[in-house]
Amino acid sequence: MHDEKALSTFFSEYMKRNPIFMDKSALKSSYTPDAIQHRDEQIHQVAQILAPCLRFEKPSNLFIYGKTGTGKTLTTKYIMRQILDIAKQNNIPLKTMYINCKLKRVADTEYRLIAQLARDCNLEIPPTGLPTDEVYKLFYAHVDKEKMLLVIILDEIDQLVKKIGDEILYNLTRINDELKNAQITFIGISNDLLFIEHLDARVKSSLSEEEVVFPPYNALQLQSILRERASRAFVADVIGEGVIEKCAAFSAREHGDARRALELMRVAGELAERKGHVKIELHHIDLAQEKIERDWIQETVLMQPKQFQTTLYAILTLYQTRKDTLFTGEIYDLYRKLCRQVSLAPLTQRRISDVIAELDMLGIINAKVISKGRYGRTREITLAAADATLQGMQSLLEDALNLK
DNA sequence: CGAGATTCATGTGAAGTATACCTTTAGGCTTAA
DNA sequence: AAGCCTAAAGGTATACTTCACATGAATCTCGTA
Repeated sequence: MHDEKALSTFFSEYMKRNPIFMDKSALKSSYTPDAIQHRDEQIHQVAQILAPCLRFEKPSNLFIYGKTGTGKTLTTKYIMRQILDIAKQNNIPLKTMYINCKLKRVADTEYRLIAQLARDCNLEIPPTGLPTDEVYKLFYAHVDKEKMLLVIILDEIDQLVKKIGDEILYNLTRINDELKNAQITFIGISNDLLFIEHLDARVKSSLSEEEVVFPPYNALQLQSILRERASRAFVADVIGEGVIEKCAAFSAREHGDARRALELMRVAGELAERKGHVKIELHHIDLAQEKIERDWIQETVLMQPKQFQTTLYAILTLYQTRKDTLFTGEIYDLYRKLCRQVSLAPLTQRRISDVIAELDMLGIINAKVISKGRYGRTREITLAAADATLQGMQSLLEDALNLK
């Protein structure tokens, strides 16, 4: 039982505590700093490629590569913002659009991608029903109403192409031929460095007129980025000895992902603050690491359709009873049983095979096709996350599916 | 003993189906002249 | 007669199913040393 007094004591205690954060947003991934560190070369290249905008000439299409968290999106948005500013001052009609192609049910098919672009122009596009060309036409018509330059940023485009093939890129580059007034420049952002190699030659030459590569940050660079942001985000002297170094090291190991490093910092700070500690210490980072993993999994899992959740639950349950690699067949059997319990129409094994592949793509499970010789071939499924995380995921799914 | 055939359990591609949603069109009803 | 509403017809995207064939190494078979 909570009485009024206890609550008010809590609040007054809370007020007395020294805050740790000054401006938490500086550590969020949406934050765009005034200056970007260690990307001088890339900024210079990208700026040079996009600069023709300011003379109202269409810049070349651009392709940007780099692992996650190497500043691709940040740099691109940063430069675009500057260019937009200057363009505005000089009355140059320039617009940009940003689309993340990975987002499920937003831009993960050709139709949905164009539809999303068209919606960005305030056009009403239904989720299904229209022919794809029709949406293209609506989009052209809107864009082509006046003379202008349009820069479309397609983030994580490798994911989309992996899923539905490269024809879409061909269609996109063809848009310019249809336009009389406006001109479109595409900026493709890819995490996969080999991506362009697998493309059709025509697409390759037209979409990738220019290329810029973003190398990963090393531990030292991560440290200086962290220090810079931390000085904005935190009150002075709340960061314990070696904390920054540890965050940097953690992320440097994961191919120099700055986004991760910053998130780690932020969550560590939040945890410290919630516990009423005055300083962020090393152990907060370990806790933060776990929390981030848990939160990510929770968010991802809950976003999935019921069928995916059920499949995943089957995998988890099997894994609990037998900590070993699992195979498609046994998962499917259990899945069917679960479907009856949850009163869900079971999908065919063919479909579940694809579902498992998608769960693998999401990074929730690891699945690999192997041949067991005489005993057929199957997917070999393993789970990488810590046991505690798996437990959490399982009970989460029990709730979501209304089991037990 | 070893090369080649066999086998199993499922992967994978293509084509078909169900569903949800779209536009167009034609008919019927209302309304105003 | 013109205008408006509605329902049917015809079309699309997506998620899923059905069908049929592809895989690939452990195991089996059989000829040979």
